[in-house]
Amino acid sequence: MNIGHAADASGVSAKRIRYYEQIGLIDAATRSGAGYRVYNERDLHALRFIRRARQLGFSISQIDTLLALWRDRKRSSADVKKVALAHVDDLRRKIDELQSMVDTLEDLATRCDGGPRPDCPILVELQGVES
Amino acid sequence: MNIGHAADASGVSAKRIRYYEQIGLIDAATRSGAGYRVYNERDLHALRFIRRARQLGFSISQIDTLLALWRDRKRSSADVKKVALAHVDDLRRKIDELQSMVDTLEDLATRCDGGPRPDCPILVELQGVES
DNA sequence: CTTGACCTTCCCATGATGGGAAGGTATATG
DNA sequence: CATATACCTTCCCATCATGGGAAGGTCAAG
Repeated sequence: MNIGHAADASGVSAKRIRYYEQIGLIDAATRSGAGYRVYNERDLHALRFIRRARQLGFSISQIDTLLALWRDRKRSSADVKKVALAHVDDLRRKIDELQSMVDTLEDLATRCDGGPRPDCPILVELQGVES
Repeated sequence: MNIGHAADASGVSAKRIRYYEQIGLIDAATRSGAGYRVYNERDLHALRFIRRARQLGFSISQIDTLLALWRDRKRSSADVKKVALAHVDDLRRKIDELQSMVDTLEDLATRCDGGPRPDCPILVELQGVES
């Protein structure tokens, strides 16, 4: 199976597949006589795994860890859970940060009449209270 | 006032100040005889404005727009509000995306016992249901 | 005059991609 | 067999906003 077919079958673009190989997230594919990368079902499994982990927001290096655990029959589920919960913490922190931006902006926007006149509490806030 | 002083006074690092100048977000600073950038209070106002806007998550190009509105005495508050609300929409979309990752991961983690055995619904989910 | 704290420009790196050029290959059709 | 076109390869550049650091110039104090 060529890279284009593997891309279609896995949902991971050919560009990404080459990138993942380059950074060592996946093993270098075997090559055909002409130098084309060749993939098998096992490779597809890994690519789909990566795609789904990316969809859940894991970083490449977290996925590297998860792939190693996935392949390790002697893993403990505790290790997997730890990675996942650390990621959940990151996500929550990010959400809180974004939410507080939203809260501030919503408040300011509510107090901005949105009419043709220039006065706007949003700009006042950004300008800061410089006496 | 040299760039280091301006950085301290505005809360924007010297590196960032140079970057903002380079990309045209702020005007090129006047230079001293030796070629040092020189800043005044007006420049500090703009830098603080930028810092606060960044803290609210606005992109550089949105800030460019906001700065132009800020300086335009004939602006309408509607234009400012529009930029802010568009950004709020972006933030909300991002939050929803992250929240759905959290929801999925929390559910999986709850169902993972976190003990020494390898079985883990998190990995099962990532692996996908390939019969 | 030297020291140290500034400043300058320039290049490189981040993370995870996408775009695209230049050139080789595989396959189907005329 | 020639050609078209649909692949593939590597390589370089761009994103976004920022930090790090090198090499070298400047300024103030001792």
